[in-house]
Amino acid sequence: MDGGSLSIGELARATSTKVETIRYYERSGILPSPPRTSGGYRAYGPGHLARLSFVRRGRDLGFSIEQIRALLDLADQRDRPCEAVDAIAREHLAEVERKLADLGALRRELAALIGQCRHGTVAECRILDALAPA
Amino acid sequence: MDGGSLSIGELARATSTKVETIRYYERSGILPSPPRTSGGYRAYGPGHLARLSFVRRGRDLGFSIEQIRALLDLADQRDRPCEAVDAIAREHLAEVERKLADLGALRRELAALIGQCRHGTVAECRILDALAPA
DNA sequence: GATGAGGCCTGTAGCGGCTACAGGGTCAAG
DNA sequence: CTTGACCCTGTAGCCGCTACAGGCCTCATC
Repeated sequence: MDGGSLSIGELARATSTKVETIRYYERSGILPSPPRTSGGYRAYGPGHLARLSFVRRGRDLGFSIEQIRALLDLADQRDRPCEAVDAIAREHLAEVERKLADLGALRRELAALIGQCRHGTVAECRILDALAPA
Repeated sequence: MDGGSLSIGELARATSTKVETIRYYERSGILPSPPRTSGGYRAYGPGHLARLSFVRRGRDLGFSIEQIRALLDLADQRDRPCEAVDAIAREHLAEVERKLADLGALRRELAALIGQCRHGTVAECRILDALAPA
């Protein structure tokens, strides 16, 4: 690929993203369609690299595609206050904390279940008992 | 519906499940197809109620449909040892613990991010900085 | 210039676990 | 006999990818 621009495979390697995922991001509108070479290959510039890196970090932090889209939109309005950014991050944190609480409760329940196993036959299995109707 | 048998709506209410979900469970083979009335309505018996309750509790505990299917199969082999049951539960617990660890790390990262917010303009937003490429 | 390997292209379908229709049939109360 | 609540099938959508199939492009090598 010519100077400065990246093929989809190169962009994929540069961002630890699969090629199919990049095309999916393009389809879903979060990564703009790049120009094409004469042969029809996508040719990405540094802007695409930066944007995809942003998306990947956001995904690693658990933000949804929609949230990332909103963050990217906000990032373009450089002299507005950053409260909206803060709000998205806080909402996501709250969601993470809800999931943590749920999973913690789940772990306790599962551990209690497993602790009751007497390693006998299925007929007297307490794990199955706990699942069977009361 | 006649004595002892339940319509799909009644079964749904009895198990806090949506009607569509019950039909989905039947399609996916985890709940057996019930007999039908002359008008073509599903007519569920106590066995179905018990089985669906089991499935629901399993789902509430985070087991996958496949795991629940395996547990149900095991539950039928009453004089085999219950090690396989134990193994499924332990594996699920391990998975839950992995997710807990991941979410905990995520929470720390997000909290750090949010703690850096200086409530200025978008241009100087540290949350966006943290997402933007290095 | 032919060939072959490895990339790239589009389009479509699948994952899990539901959920939500549309467009009909059934049934019991009044 | 009508009304309205229920039920039926079939299909499509959600999220965030992932995995093909069946081709085209490019480049190095002979």
